[in-house]
Amino acid sequence: MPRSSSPECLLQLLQRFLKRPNQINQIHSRLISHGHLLHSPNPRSASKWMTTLLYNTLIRAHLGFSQAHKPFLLFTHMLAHQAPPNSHTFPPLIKAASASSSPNLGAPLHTQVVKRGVMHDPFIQTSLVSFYAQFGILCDARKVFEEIAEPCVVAYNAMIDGFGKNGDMGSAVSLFQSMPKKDVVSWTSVINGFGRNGSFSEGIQFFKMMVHEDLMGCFVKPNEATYVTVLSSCANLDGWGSLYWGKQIHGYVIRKEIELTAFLGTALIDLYGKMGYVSSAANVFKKMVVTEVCTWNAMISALSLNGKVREALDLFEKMKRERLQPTAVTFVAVLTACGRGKLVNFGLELFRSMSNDFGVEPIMEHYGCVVDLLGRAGLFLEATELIKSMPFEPDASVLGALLGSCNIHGTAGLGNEVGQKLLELQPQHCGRYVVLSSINAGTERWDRAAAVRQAMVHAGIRKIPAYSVIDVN
DNA sequence: GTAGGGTTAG
Repeated sequence: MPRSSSPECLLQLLQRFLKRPNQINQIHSRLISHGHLLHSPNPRSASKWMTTLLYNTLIRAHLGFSQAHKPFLLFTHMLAHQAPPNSHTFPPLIKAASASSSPNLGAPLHTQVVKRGVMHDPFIQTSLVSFYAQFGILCDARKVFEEIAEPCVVAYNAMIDGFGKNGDMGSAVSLFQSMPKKDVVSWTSVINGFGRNGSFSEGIQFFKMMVHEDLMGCFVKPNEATYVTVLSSCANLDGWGSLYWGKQIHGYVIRKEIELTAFLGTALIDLYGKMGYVSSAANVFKKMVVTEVCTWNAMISALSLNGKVREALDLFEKMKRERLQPTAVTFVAVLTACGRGKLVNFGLELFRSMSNDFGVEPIMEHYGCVVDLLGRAGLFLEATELIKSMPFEPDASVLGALLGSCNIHGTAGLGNEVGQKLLELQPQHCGRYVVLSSINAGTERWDRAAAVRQAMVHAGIRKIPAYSVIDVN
């Protein structure tokens, strides 16, 4: 089949199968075996610009595959075979560098960009802005952005997101306001930035403004990302507003007949689960056509957070039957359920199996769940042993789980020891003082209880009043 | 000559 081996034909195939590793690898080997990726004077082989085009497409095709180094490897092959990189070569490379764990690849790439004279390409500039912002190098992100003569909306959006990622919402908002034309990503990036920085109600305000622009004739329609972002702000908002706004937005989604995608459904399940409305969460879950692991994670969490232990574990079993691969989040949810249900042995067994059978290495949160599980059951020796055996230093969440158990069981000795450590770690956390004081009061050590309350006042902390929710119908 | 950049889930 000589026709299907021509560079033009293989290029078309590459473009068609961009997101499919197996096909890409097959086409890649075919390109290699036909010598299309080598620079050669043979007129029958690919011309120089065709070779560059093939490499560019291959690099892009390898973005997001499991072998994250592949784009860079291809780039070095490209250089070695005298296929000159052009402005199209760099955006995917910079994106791959953004997805890597360190900013180290930024400097050589930026240098290549300058050397090849393509620094003024708008696509490259935007990629560099988001690269620098991704790694917290906000000054360089800004510098690149400011050198753009007339930034288009995408460049603005990258910079807004960059400000949001680095906690500078002031700059994000003023840049947003200065934009000549805003699109849905501009709005979503601001809302997302507020959410990322814990300013949930500001994010919701922005969403309200967005849908209100309707009246002013410059309406920008929210998309899936917008809804997911604002719903997650609702889910994280404290107090009554949370459910109110969440329901408003859910109502809006229903009225506008917006498709219940995996992302959107998951955000709704998460919202209702956190609000204590398990049945609403379950309704959303039932209505969904497309689900992802995250959807199941959110539903299992919703059940376990609301004490539906049996249902949570059943759903976990169902998830495995559907051949979905549990993630770290899944195990947090399932271990939490075990804690609620006092299923000590089952929980420990699960904890052991997560790395053995599912290849999920326990992180801090999993240890927190198991410490909670052991502590609630009064197994303090086992809990402290587990903490000692951890491959990293326990953080406040793990110690907090132990402290909570000491409170339940009136274990004052250990409680005071753990509590002291915690107050050093989180001197501003009112709950820690309250629990520690309660442990001492419970064992009638009033002097200590008073001393802890005193220390709390001294640290300038006031207890935030608690509230509870009752689901009527 | 052709392709490419920004937002979303516990």
